[in-house]
Amino acid sequence: MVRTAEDSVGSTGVAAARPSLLYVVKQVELAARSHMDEVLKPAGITALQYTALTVLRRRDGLSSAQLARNSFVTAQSMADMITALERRGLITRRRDPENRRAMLISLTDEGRELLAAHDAAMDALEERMLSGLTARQRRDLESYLNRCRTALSDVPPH
Amino acid sequence: MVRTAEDSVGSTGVAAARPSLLYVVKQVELAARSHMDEVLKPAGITALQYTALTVLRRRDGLSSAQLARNSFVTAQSMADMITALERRGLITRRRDPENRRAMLISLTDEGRELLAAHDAAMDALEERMLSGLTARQRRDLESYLNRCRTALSDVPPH
DNA sequence: CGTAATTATCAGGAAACCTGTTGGTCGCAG
DNA sequence: CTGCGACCAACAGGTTTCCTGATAATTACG
Repeated sequence: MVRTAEDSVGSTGVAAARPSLLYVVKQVELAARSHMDEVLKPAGITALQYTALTVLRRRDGLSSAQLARNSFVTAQSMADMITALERRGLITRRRDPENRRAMLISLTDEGRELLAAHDAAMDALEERMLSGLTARQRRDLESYLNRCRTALSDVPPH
Repeated sequence: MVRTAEDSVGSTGVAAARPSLLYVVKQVELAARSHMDEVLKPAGITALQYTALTVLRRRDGLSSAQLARNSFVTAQSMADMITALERRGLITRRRDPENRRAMLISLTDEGRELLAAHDAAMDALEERMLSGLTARQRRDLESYLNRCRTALSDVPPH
Protein backbone atom coordinates (compact mmCIF):
# COMPACT_ATOMS: atom_id res chain seq x y z
CA MET A 1 0.00 0.00 0.00
CA VAL A 2 0.92 3.66 -0.07
CA ARG A 3 1.91 3.47 -3.65
CA THR A 4 4.20 6.38 -4.33
CA ALA A 5 3.01 8.38 -7.28
CA GLU A 6 6.35 8.66 -8.98
CA ASP A 7 5.21 9.27 -12.52
CA SER A 8 2.65 11.54 -10.96
CA VAL A 9 0.97 14.49 -12.53
CA GLY A 10 2.29 17.97 -12.53
CA SER A 11 5.85 17.43 -13.59
CA THR A 12 5.08 17.57 -17.29
CA GLY A 13 4.70 21.27 -17.53
CA VAL A 14 3.17 20.75 -20.93
CA ALA A 15 -0.14 21.77 -22.33
CA ALA A 16 -3.38 21.85 -20.39
CA ALA A 17 -3.76 18.86 -18.14
CA ARG A 18 -7.38 18.80 -19.15
CA PRO A 19 -9.76 17.96 -16.32
CA SER A 20 -7.34 19.56 -13.97
CA LEU A 21 -9.25 20.16 -10.77
CA LEU A 22 -11.56 17.20 -11.12
CA TYR A 23 -8.46 15.10 -11.54
CA VAL A 24 -6.46 16.59 -8.71
CA VAL A 25 -9.31 16.05 -6.27
CA LYS A 26 -9.38 12.42 -7.28
CA GLN A 27 -5.63 12.11 -6.86
CA VAL A 28 -5.72 13.57 -3.38
CA GLU A 29 -8.59 11.36 -2.33
CA LEU A 30 -6.87 8.32 -3.80
CA ALA A 31 -3.65 9.08 -1.96
CA ALA A 32 -5.47 9.73 1.29
CA ARG A 33 -7.48 6.54 0.99
CA SER A 34 -4.34 4.57 0.31
CA HIS A 35 -2.80 5.80 3.54
CA MET A 36 -6.01 5.26 5.45
CA ASP A 37 -6.26 1.69 4.26
CA GLU A 38 -2.74 1.05 5.44
CA VAL A 39 -3.45 2.48 8.88
CA LEU A 40 -6.74 0.61 9.17
CA LYS A 41 -5.60 -2.70 7.78
CA PRO A 42 -4.59 -4.16 11.17
CA ALA A 43 -8.10 -3.39 12.41
CA GLY A 44 -9.59 -5.27 9.50
CA ILE A 45 -11.74 -2.48 8.11
CA THR A 46 -11.52 -0.44 4.92
CA ALA A 47 -11.33 3.31 4.60
CA LEU A 48 -14.90 3.35 3.38
CA GLN A 49 -16.16 1.44 6.39
CA TYR A 50 -14.18 3.69 8.69
CA THR A 51 -15.76 6.73 7.11
CA ALA A 52 -19.22 5.31 7.56
CA LEU A 53 -18.46 4.71 11.23
CA THR A 54 -17.28 8.28 11.73
CA VAL A 55 -20.50 9.54 10.22
CA LEU A 56 -22.42 7.44 12.72
CA ARG A 57 -20.34 8.74 15.59
CA ARG A 58 -21.32 12.25 14.64
CA ARG A 59 -24.94 11.45 13.89
CA ASP A 60 -26.18 8.43 15.76
CA GLY A 61 -29.36 6.69 14.73
CA LEU A 62 -29.27 7.17 10.99
CA SER A 63 -30.99 4.73 8.70
CA SER A 64 -29.16 2.83 6.02
CA ALA A 65 -30.94 4.88 3.37
CA GLN A 66 -29.86 8.16 4.95
CA LEU A 67 -26.32 6.90 5.20
CA ALA A 68 -26.43 5.91 1.54
CA ARG A 69 -27.57 9.34 0.42
CA ASN A 70 -24.88 10.88 2.53
CA SER A 71 -22.28 8.81 0.72
CA PHE A 72 -23.56 9.12 -2.84
CA VAL A 73 -24.15 5.41 -3.21
CA THR A 74 -27.33 3.42 -3.67
CA ALA A 75 -29.16 1.93 -0.72
CA GLN A 76 -28.20 -1.52 -1.93
CA SER A 77 -24.51 -0.72 -1.93
CA MET A 78 -24.77 0.69 1.55
CA ALA A 79 -26.64 -2.39 2.70
CA ASP A 80 -23.64 -4.51 1.76
CA MET A 81 -21.43 -2.46 4.01
CA ILE A 82 -23.98 -2.33 6.81
CA THR A 83 -24.28 -6.10 6.97
CA ALA A 84 -20.50 -6.41 7.00
CA LEU A 85 -20.20 -3.94 9.88
CA GLU A 86 -23.04 -5.55 11.79
CA ARG A 87 -21.52 -9.00 11.36
CA ARG A 88 -18.32 -7.62 12.81
CA GLY A 89 -20.19 -6.29 15.83
CA LEU A 90 -19.27 -2.66 15.22
CA ILE A 91 -22.85 -1.47 14.81
CA THR A 92 -26.31 -2.50 15.90
CA ARG A 93 -29.67 -1.89 14.30
CA ARG A 94 -33.12 -1.55 15.77
CA ARG A 95 -36.54 -0.68 14.43
CA ASP A 96 -37.41 2.98 14.52
CA PRO A 97 -40.38 3.10 16.94
CA GLU A 98 -41.80 6.08 15.09
CA ASN A 99 -41.34 4.64 11.61
CA ARG A 100 -41.53 0.90 11.58
CA ARG A 101 -40.07 0.51 8.11
CA ALA A 102 -36.77 2.15 9.05
CA MET A 103 -33.86 0.54 10.88
CA LEU A 104 -31.82 2.90 13.02
CA ILE A 105 -28.09 2.26 13.14
CA SER A 106 -25.87 2.91 16.14
CA LEU A 107 -22.28 2.24 17.02
CA THR A 108 -21.57 -0.48 19.55
CA ASP A 109 -19.01 0.06 22.28
CA GLU A 110 -16.63 -1.99 20.20
CA GLY A 111 -17.24 0.26 17.22
CA ARG A 112 -16.66 3.35 19.31
CA GLU A 113 -13.44 1.92 20.69
CA LEU A 114 -12.23 1.06 17.22
CA LEU A 115 -12.79 4.62 16.10
CA ALA A 116 -11.12 6.08 19.16
CA ALA A 117 -8.13 3.83 18.63
CA HIS A 118 -7.48 5.42 15.27
CA ASP A 119 -8.22 9.07 15.96
CA ALA A 120 -4.60 9.93 16.54
CA ALA A 121 -3.43 8.26 13.35
CA MET A 122 -6.12 10.00 11.31
CA ASP A 123 -5.25 13.36 12.82
CA ALA A 124 -1.64 12.72 11.92
CA LEU A 125 -2.58 11.81 8.36
CA GLU A 126 -4.62 14.96 7.96
CA GLU A 127 -1.80 16.99 9.42
CA ARG A 128 0.59 15.42 6.95
CA MET A 129 -1.72 16.18 4.06
CA LEU A 130 -1.95 19.82 5.15
CA SER A 131 1.66 20.20 6.20
CA GLY A 132 2.42 22.53 3.29
CA LEU A 133 -0.40 24.92 4.09
CA THR A 134 -0.74 27.76 6.56
CA ALA A 135 -3.67 27.89 8.97
CA ARG A 136 -5.27 30.49 6.77
CA GLN A 137 -4.84 28.39 3.66
CA ARG A 138 -6.31 25.38 5.42
CA ARG A 139 -9.42 27.33 6.28
CA ASP A 140 -9.68 28.55 2.72
CA LEU A 141 -9.21 25.07 1.33
CA GLU A 142 -11.97 23.76 3.53
CA SER A 143 -14.23 26.59 2.53
CA TYR A 144 -13.58 26.09 -1.17
CA LEU A 145 -14.10 22.36 -0.98
CA ASN A 146 -17.35 22.82 0.87
CA ARG A 147 -18.55 25.14 -1.87
CA CYS A 148 -17.60 22.52 -4.44
CA ARG A 149 -19.51 19.88 -2.56
CA THR A 150 -22.55 22.09 -2.32
CA ALA A 151 -22.41 22.96 -6.02
CA LEU A 152 -22.31 19.29 -6.92
CA SER A 153 -25.03 18.30 -4.48
CA ASP A 154 -27.69 20.82 -5.35
CA VAL A 155 -30.33 19.05 -7.34
CA PRO A 156 -29.79 19.99 -10.97
CA PRO A 157 -32.74 19.13 -13.22
CA HIS A 158 -35.67 16.94 -12.25
CA MET B 1 -27.18 8.14 -9.74
CA VAL B 2 -26.48 11.65 -8.67
CA ARG B 3 -27.65 10.95 -5.21
CA THR B 4 -28.48 14.25 -3.55
CA ALA B 5 -26.69 14.60 -0.27
CA GLU B 6 -29.68 15.82 1.69
CA ASP B 7 -28.61 14.86 5.16
CA SER B 8 -25.20 16.06 4.15
CA VAL B 9 -22.48 17.32 6.35
CA GLY B 10 -22.06 20.84 7.50
CA SER B 11 -25.51 21.77 8.70
CA THR B 12 -24.93 20.58 12.24
CA GLY B 13 -22.91 23.47 13.49
CA VAL B 14 -21.97 21.37 16.49
CA ALA B 15 -18.65 20.31 17.79
CA ALA B 16 -15.69 19.38 15.65
CA ALA B 17 -16.65 17.33 12.65
CA ARG B 18 -13.50 15.38 13.30
CA PRO B 19 -11.63 14.37 10.20
CA SER B 20 -12.87 17.51 8.57
CA LEU B 21 -10.69 18.03 5.54
CA LEU B 22 -10.00 14.38 4.88
CA TYR B 23 -13.74 13.88 4.91
CA VAL B 24 -14.64 16.83 2.75
CA VAL B 25 -12.17 15.78 0.07
CA LYS B 26 -13.82 12.39 0.03
CA GLN B 27 -17.26 13.94 -0.23
CA VAL B 28 -16.29 16.11 -3.17
CA GLU B 29 -14.65 13.23 -4.98
CA LEU B 30 -17.67 11.03 -4.31
CA ALA B 31 -20.05 13.63 -5.65
CA ALA B 32 -17.92 14.28 -8.70
CA ARG B 33 -17.59 10.59 -9.46
CA SER B 34 -21.31 10.14 -9.16
CA HIS B 35 -21.91 12.78 -11.78
CA MET B 36 -19.16 11.44 -13.99
CA ASP B 37 -20.63 7.96 -13.89
CA GLU B 38 -23.96 9.35 -14.94
CA VAL B 39 -22.46 11.19 -17.89
CA LEU B 40 -20.35 8.23 -18.94
CA LYS B 41 -22.94 5.53 -18.46
CA PRO B 42 -24.27 5.72 -22.04
CA ALA B 43 -20.71 5.16 -23.27
CA GLY B 44 -20.42 2.06 -21.12
CA ILE B 45 -17.36 3.07 -19.15
CA THR B 46 -16.85 3.97 -15.52
CA ALA B 47 -15.37 7.14 -14.11
CA LEU B 48 -12.26 5.22 -13.19
CA GLN B 49 -11.78 3.89 -16.69
CA TYR B 50 -12.37 7.33 -18.10
CA THR B 51 -9.72 8.75 -15.83
CA ALA B 52 -7.23 6.12 -16.91
CA LEU B 53 -7.92 7.01 -20.54
CA THR B 54 -7.35 10.70 -19.92
CA VAL B 55 -4.01 9.89 -18.32
CA LEU B 56 -3.08 7.97 -21.46
CA ARG B 57 -4.15 10.83 -23.67
CA ARG B 58 -1.80 13.08 -21.80
CA ARG B 59 1.03 10.59 -21.59
CA ASP B 60 0.92 8.03 -24.33
CA GLY B 61 2.92 4.84 -24.09
CA LEU B 62 2.79 4.21 -20.37
CA SER B 63 3.07 0.70 -19.02
CA SER B 64 0.42 -0.88 -16.87
CA ALA B 65 2.73 -0.68 -13.88
CA GLN B 66 3.34 3.02 -14.37
CA LEU B 67 -0.37 3.61 -14.73
CA ALA B 68 -0.97 1.69 -11.53
CA ARG B 69 1.49 3.75 -9.54
CA ASN B 70 -0.09 6.88 -10.93
CA SER B 71 -3.45 5.77 -9.60
CA PHE B 72 -2.40 4.44 -6.21
CA VAL B 73 -3.55 0.93 -6.99
CA THR B 74 -1.62 -2.30 -7.35
CA ALA B 75 -0.42 -3.53 -10.72
CA GLN B 76 -2.92 -6.37 -10.50
CA SER B 77 -5.85 -4.04 -10.04
CA MET B 78 -4.75 -1.97 -12.97
CA ALA B 79 -4.35 -5.09 -15.09
CA ASP B 80 -8.05 -5.82 -14.61
CA MET B 81 -8.97 -2.43 -15.98
CA ILE B 82 -6.46 -2.68 -18.80
CA THR B 83 -7.87 -5.94 -20.03
CA ALA B 84 -11.37 -4.51 -19.88
CA LEU B 85 -10.35 -1.46 -21.89
CA GLU B 86 -8.39 -3.54 -24.38
CA ARG B 87 -11.33 -5.92 -24.85
CA ARG B 88 -13.46 -2.88 -25.62
CA GLY B 89 -10.99 -1.74 -28.24
CA LEU B 90 -10.22 1.57 -26.55
CA ILE B 91 -6.53 0.86 -26.07
CA THR B 92 -3.83 -1.27 -27.65
CA ARG B 93 -0.67 -2.69 -26.18
CA ARG B 94 2.67 -3.53 -27.70
CA ARG B 95 5.99 -4.71 -26.37
CA ASP B 96 8.41 -2.01 -25.42
CA PRO B 97 11.32 -2.53 -27.84
CA GLU B 98 13.76 -1.17 -25.27
CA ASN B 99 12.44 -3.21 -22.38
CA ARG B 100 10.98 -6.45 -23.49
CA ARG B 101 9.15 -7.19 -20.25
CA ALA B 102 7.04 -4.03 -20.44
CA MET B 103 3.88 -3.53 -22.47
CA LEU B 104 3.30 0.01 -23.68
CA ILE B 105 -0.30 1.18 -23.75
CA SER B 106 -1.79 3.59 -26.26
CA LEU B 107 -5.23 4.87 -27.05
CA THR B 108 -6.90 3.62 -30.21
CA ASP B 109 -8.75 6.00 -32.49
CA GLU B 110 -11.93 4.73 -30.92
CA GLY B 111 -10.59 5.50 -27.48
CA ARG B 112 -9.57 8.97 -28.54
CA GLU B 113 -12.99 9.60 -30.03
CA LEU B 114 -14.71 8.41 -26.90
CA LEU B 115 -12.68 10.85 -24.84
CA ALA B 116 -13.31 13.72 -27.22
CA ALA B 117 -17.02 12.99 -27.17
CA HIS B 118 -17.11 13.68 -23.43
CA ASP B 119 -14.77 16.62 -23.11
CA ALA B 120 -17.56 19.15 -23.15
CA ALA B 121 -19.57 17.34 -20.50
CA MET B 122 -16.54 17.04 -18.25
CA ASP B 123 -15.70 20.70 -18.68
CA ALA B 124 -19.26 21.53 -17.75
CA LEU B 125 -19.07 19.33 -14.69
CA GLU B 126 -15.87 20.96 -13.53
CA GLU B 127 -17.36 24.36 -14.17
CA ARG B 128 -20.37 23.42 -12.09
CA MET B 129 -18.16 22.21 -9.28
CA LEU B 130 -16.25 25.49 -9.30
CA SER B 131 -19.22 27.74 -9.92
CA GLY B 132 -19.04 29.22 -6.44
CA LEU B 133 -15.40 30.22 -6.72
CA THR B 134 -13.65 33.15 -8.31
CA ALA B 135 -10.83 32.63 -10.77
CA ARG B 136 -8.37 33.48 -8.04
CA GLN B 137 -9.92 31.03 -5.65
CA ARG B 138 -9.84 28.32 -8.28
CA ARG B 139 -6.13 28.82 -8.76
CA ASP B 140 -5.60 28.74 -5.02
CA LEU B 141 -7.68 25.62 -4.64
CA GLU B 142 -5.67 23.86 -7.31
CA SER B 143 -2.44 24.98 -5.72
CA TYR B 144 -3.50 23.81 -2.27
CA LEU B 145 -4.70 20.46 -3.54
CA ASN B 146 -1.49 19.91 -5.41
CA ARG B 147 0.43 20.58 -2.23
CA CYS B 148 -1.77 18.06 -0.43
CA ARG B 149 -1.13 15.47 -3.11
CA THR B 150 2.59 16.04 -2.94
CA ALA B 151 2.62 15.82 0.84
CA LEU B 152 0.81 12.49 0.69
CA SER B 153 2.94 11.10 -2.12
CA ASP B 154 6.38 11.82 -0.80
CA VAL B 155 7.81 8.62 0.53
CA PRO B 156 7.52 8.83 4.30
CA PRO B 157 9.73 6.44 6.32
CA HIS B 158 10.91 3.23 4.74
C1' DC C 1 27.58 -14.84 -12.76
C1' DG C 2 23.99 -14.68 -9.54
C1' DT C 3 20.83 -12.05 -6.99
C1' DA C 4 17.55 -8.50 -6.71
C1' DA C 5 14.16 -5.54 -8.83
C1' DT C 6 10.68 -4.87 -12.35
C1' DT C 7 6.94 -6.33 -15.46
C1' DA C 8 3.31 -8.98 -16.68
C1' DT C 9 0.07 -12.59 -15.68
C1' DC C 10 -2.68 -16.36 -13.49
C1' DA C 11 -5.58 -18.07 -9.65
C1' DG C 12 -8.74 -17.00 -6.25
C1' DG C 13 -11.36 -14.10 -3.42
C1' DA C 14 -13.37 -10.04 -0.97
C1' DA C 15 -15.39 -5.57 -1.17
C1' DA C 16 -18.04 -2.23 -3.38
C1' DC C 17 -20.76 -1.13 -6.73
C1' DC C 18 -24.92 -1.84 -9.74
C1' DT C 19 -30.08 -3.27 -11.65
C1' DG C 20 -34.32 -5.32 -10.72
C1' DT C 21 -37.75 -7.06 -7.73
C1' DT C 22 -40.61 -7.86 -3.57
C1' DG C 23 -43.02 -6.77 0.61
C1' DG C 24 -44.04 -3.90 4.46
C1' DT C 25 -45.13 0.86 6.02
C1' DC C 26 -46.54 5.48 5.72
C1' DG C 27 -48.85 9.81 3.75
C1' DC C 28 -52.23 11.64 1.46
C1' DA C 29 -55.84 12.53 -1.99
C1' DG C 30 -59.98 10.98 -3.40
C1' DC D 1 -61.51 4.30 4.41
C1' DT D 2 -59.55 2.92 0.22
C1' DG D 3 -56.11 3.19 -2.98
C1' DC D 4 -51.94 5.10 -4.90
C1' DG D 5 -47.42 6.74 -4.60
C1' DA D 6 -43.26 7.34 -1.87
C1' DC D 7 -40.13 5.20 1.07
C1' DC D 8 -37.43 1.54 3.47
C1' DA D 9 -35.41 -2.87 3.84
C1' DA D 10 -34.05 -7.03 1.73
C1' DC D 11 -33.20 -10.82 -1.79
C1' DA D 12 -31.25 -12.43 -6.21
C1' DG D 13 -27.70 -12.02 -9.37
C1' DG D 14 -24.11 -9.60 -11.66
C1' DT D 15 -19.97 -6.54 -12.84
C1' DT D 16 -16.11 -3.88 -11.62
C1' DT D 17 -12.61 -2.86 -8.70
C1' DC D 18 -9.53 -3.99 -5.68
C1' DC D 19 -6.62 -7.25 -2.97
C1' DT D 20 -2.95 -11.30 -1.68
C1' DG D 21 0.00 -14.77 -3.33
C1' DA D 22 2.64 -17.12 -6.79
C1' DT D 23 5.11 -17.71 -11.33
C1' DA D 24 7.96 -16.45 -15.26
C1' DA D 25 10.55 -13.43 -18.14
C1' DT D 26 13.60 -9.65 -18.38
C1' DT D 27 16.70 -6.31 -16.74
C1' DA D 28 19.97 -4.05 -13.49
C1' DC D 29 23.67 -4.48 -10.54
C1' DG D 30 26.98 -6.04 -7.05
